[in-house]
Amino acid sequence: MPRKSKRELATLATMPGAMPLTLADVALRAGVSTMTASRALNRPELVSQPTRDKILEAVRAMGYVPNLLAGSLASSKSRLVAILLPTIAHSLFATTVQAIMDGLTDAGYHALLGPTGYSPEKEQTLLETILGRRPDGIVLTGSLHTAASRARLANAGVPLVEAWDLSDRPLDMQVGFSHEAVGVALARHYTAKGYRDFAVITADDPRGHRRCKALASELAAHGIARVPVQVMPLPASWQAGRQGLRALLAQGVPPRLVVCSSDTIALGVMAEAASQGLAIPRQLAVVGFGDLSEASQAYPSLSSVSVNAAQMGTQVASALLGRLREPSCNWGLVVDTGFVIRDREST
Amino acid sequence: MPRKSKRELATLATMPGAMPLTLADVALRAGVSTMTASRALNRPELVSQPTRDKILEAVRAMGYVPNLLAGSLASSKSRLVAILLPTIAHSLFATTVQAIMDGLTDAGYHALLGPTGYSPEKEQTLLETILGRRPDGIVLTGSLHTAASRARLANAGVPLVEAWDLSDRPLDMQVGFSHEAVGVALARHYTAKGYRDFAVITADDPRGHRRCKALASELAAHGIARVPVQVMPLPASWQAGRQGLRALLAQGVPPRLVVCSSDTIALGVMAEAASQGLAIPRQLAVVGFGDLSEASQAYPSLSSVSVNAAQMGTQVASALLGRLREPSCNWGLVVDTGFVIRDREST
DNA sequence: CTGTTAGCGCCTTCAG
DNA sequence: CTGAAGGCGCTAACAG
Repeated sequence: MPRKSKRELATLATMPGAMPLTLADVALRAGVSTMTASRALNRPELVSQPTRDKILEAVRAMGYVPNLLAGSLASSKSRLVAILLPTIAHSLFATTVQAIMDGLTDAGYHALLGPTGYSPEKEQTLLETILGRRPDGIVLTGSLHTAASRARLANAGVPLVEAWDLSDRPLDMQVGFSHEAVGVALARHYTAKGYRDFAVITADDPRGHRRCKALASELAAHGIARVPVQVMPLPASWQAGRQGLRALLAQGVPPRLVVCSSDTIALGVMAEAASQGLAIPRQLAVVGFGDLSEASQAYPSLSSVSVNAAQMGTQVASALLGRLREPSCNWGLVVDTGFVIRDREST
Repeated sequence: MPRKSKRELATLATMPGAMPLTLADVALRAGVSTMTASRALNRPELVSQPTRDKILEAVRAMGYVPNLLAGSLASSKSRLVAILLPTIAHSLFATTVQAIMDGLTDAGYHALLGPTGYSPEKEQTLLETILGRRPDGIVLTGSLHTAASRARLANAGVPLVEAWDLSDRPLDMQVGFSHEAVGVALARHYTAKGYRDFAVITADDPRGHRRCKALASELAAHGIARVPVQVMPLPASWQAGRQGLRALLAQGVPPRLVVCSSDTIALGVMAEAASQGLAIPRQLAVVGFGDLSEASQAYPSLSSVSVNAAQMGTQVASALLGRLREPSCNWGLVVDTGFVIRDREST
């Protein structure tokens, strides 16, 4: 005996929602087969005008909502894109995610969000369950994955975009910029301007570390060996900036230029500098990181590396959609979204 | 003839991922029925130790990933929670969403994110397709819904939490605070301190408007009729704050106190005030809104209404999880997360 | 253009 | 504690 004695169809307009309607109910009401009803909804061009009208009318009248779980299972197309990222409570990531979603939503996809919390292990667990939803695409933020994760991803065969980072061994498509290049560019830019006394305040985040390391080694190449680094625990906050600068100043001679791993931290640094009576940028130049071009406008003395997180999101979405539309598309794609040093200090 | 000639099972370890494995493959390898394999994964306590071990071993060896689409369809439990919100590119919402997701992820749920962009129509469209995924729960941000949306929601019978707003006609559960109460409290607090010349700079967002309206009418009750209001287009940005204050000042006599619809706007206002030579808070007091307690620390002169978006998210998650665990739970629940006026001005 | 048939991969139900 | 049968709601593949 079946679960529900083969649920009587044709209950028609009795108690809307009492038991969710199925395509069969709609088809019955419209006097066609379920297949035709299905086509009317998904490939309307294959159905004659009058039939289609009848069906759509029935759908409307009954308030039918297609069950996408069933549809996805049958067609092996989930129209779902998973987005894994460390945290959404960070304006840069949030901006990127927003842009990705805007692109996807317009194309009829939904976004499944997975917060990994900067932990590869968590990422791995999350990845496994999320793969169970059979997403049509995956967006990964950052490229630190466990070996197991990489393997899973590889034989899941799902189109994939790595965002924010440009790494050496891409898994599939990449949209981002090189954090190493940022560090090097900063070193060259400011040494060329005559700065010698650098310091770094960075959140304890892999990308920040990479920029910091590249900066330090490029500075070394310029004969600058001593670069105090202050690592602050996550999350990157105003307070972290204040404390970071305090710690730095306590260490000895004040630096002439502080490179921060985010604009948020930079703003804290500026606040602390102000309360310590350090003139910015005359006595202390501050460099932030992010796309808060507004911050630079509000605080004209703040220099910053600008990366346009929104545009990055747009690119991620279009890369993915390209592949989804045409599976042979975008293989090996690497988009370098670059960065710009917005220099507001006056020497 | 079936789609794929009844895919030969027992292909065992051939080409991992060539064709995704099914429970049947695992069961075969472990020498049990699919049913037992299913139980071993979902209700392990119903399976004997040795059998379970054999099965889990097979799962691991083959790299099997359960198809949650199929599982959800069969069990009518999707373990999916949809979160609809205007935008994620706003630190307050992002913080709330992050907290919601943390709560849900730990309980084994996934988050489906739907950006409505402050548009009820978009919300409605999105809602219909998202309901098609048969989420086990829905979180709505804000309570502006079209009649059609409310109807859909009602007979979808999905547990629902409205966050951020406390409205008169709740659809189901609510977690938030009263924006009207904020407006009234601000009016009382600052009139009591002797302020008379108020002004408002608000983003063009329904919640901001509600606070503003309540503020104005409470001020009127205190005999203050003239309250200049500057409405800025979304998104709420630093720039909006700067422009807002400029516009306000251009209008005539400078206000003594500016109430802003967000901390971001408030920071812009402060920047503009500084560049105009207005001392804060001596000449111009600025009140922000949000949970950027850090901002108040970095800028000691900024007053703000603090709402703790993170805690709100936690409450949303627990309300939802309560209902999901026990369907009779939390009916009619209303959690007022309140707010605090953090007053940093010195009169 | 429309209908029929046979599953998609899993879980509920009921027997052992 | 384990297994067999059937169906969740939809769509691919063919036939008319």
